[in-house]
Amino acid sequence: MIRYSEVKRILKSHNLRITDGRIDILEFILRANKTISIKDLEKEFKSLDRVTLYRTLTSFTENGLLHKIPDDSGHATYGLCHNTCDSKNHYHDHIHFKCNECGTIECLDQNVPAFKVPGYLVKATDVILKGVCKTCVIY
Amino acid sequence: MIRYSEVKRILKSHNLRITDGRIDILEFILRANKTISIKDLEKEFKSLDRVTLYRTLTSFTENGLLHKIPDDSGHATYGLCHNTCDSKNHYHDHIHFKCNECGTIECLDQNVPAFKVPGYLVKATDVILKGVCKTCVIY
DNA sequence: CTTTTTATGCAACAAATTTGCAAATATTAA
DNA sequence: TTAATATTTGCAAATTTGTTGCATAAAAAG
Repeated sequence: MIRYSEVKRILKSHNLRITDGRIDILEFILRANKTISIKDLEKEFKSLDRVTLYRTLTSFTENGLLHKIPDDSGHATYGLCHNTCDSKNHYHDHIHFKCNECGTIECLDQNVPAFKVPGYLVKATDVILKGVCKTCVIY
Repeated sequence: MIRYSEVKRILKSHNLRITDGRIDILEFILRANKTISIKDLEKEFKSLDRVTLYRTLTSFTENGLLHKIPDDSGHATYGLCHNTCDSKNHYHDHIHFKCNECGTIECLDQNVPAFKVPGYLVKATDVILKGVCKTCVIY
């Protein structure tokens, strides 16, 4: 169970102003336990303006609460950062899985390996696996 | 130097009809030697309709000439496939690098490693490194 | 060179995202 | 606790991105 005080604490610790909308949105994200898109939020929060949802995702991302997951579908998807992120340091060191069947994008526990490219400065790594997820796979 | 006959041969070998537009576009992509976006094409080919550019990217991708690279910017980016791709078999087994300075996305020679996730069926893997590219990096 | 197939341009549409601005709300400082 | 300041929200409107239908033009096949 996620408590109101905990949600507030998380917002505060990321230097985000505490508003009713943000509390509800963050609680929803925490509870969802999967990556979310603007569509998910629009479906869930009919009372909040679309623009506000976009801006919330942006500020959450800027302040290290969420990370944007690259996708070739043209729909931005966001996942929760691990506790270590803030506006200065943005690690999202886990890999992602996109299911071709249900479309869900999950954050997996597996960490990304280190890549070294001579002459390049690597600051972040995104790994997106595609295929059939645990829920959709048929043996 | 890329010759007209070579460009035609490549189109033909991917079962793509040869048109003036496609020759110009493919030549541009081959010459660019980096990944391209619809924006790049719009800038370069003012005489071609936007819809045609979209459709060209789609058919090039469907026929294994290009691959779509996931990106979190909301702008689809495409890279040349290695010679081995066709409409049936689509391998793009190399990793990508996106430069935070110049925005360019490059295909690197390095191959993606194999990821195994218990319970999941992995069919494709995308790796996008982010940082500062060879051209922009300052020592 | 005629037929068949496919690509192109145009107009219109649809979806996704951004911007400016005034009003409302949250935080800070007194 | 209140007044001043800073930020967020909602609304309307614009922009950007991508798609669809259809007539015409062009390419490939016979």
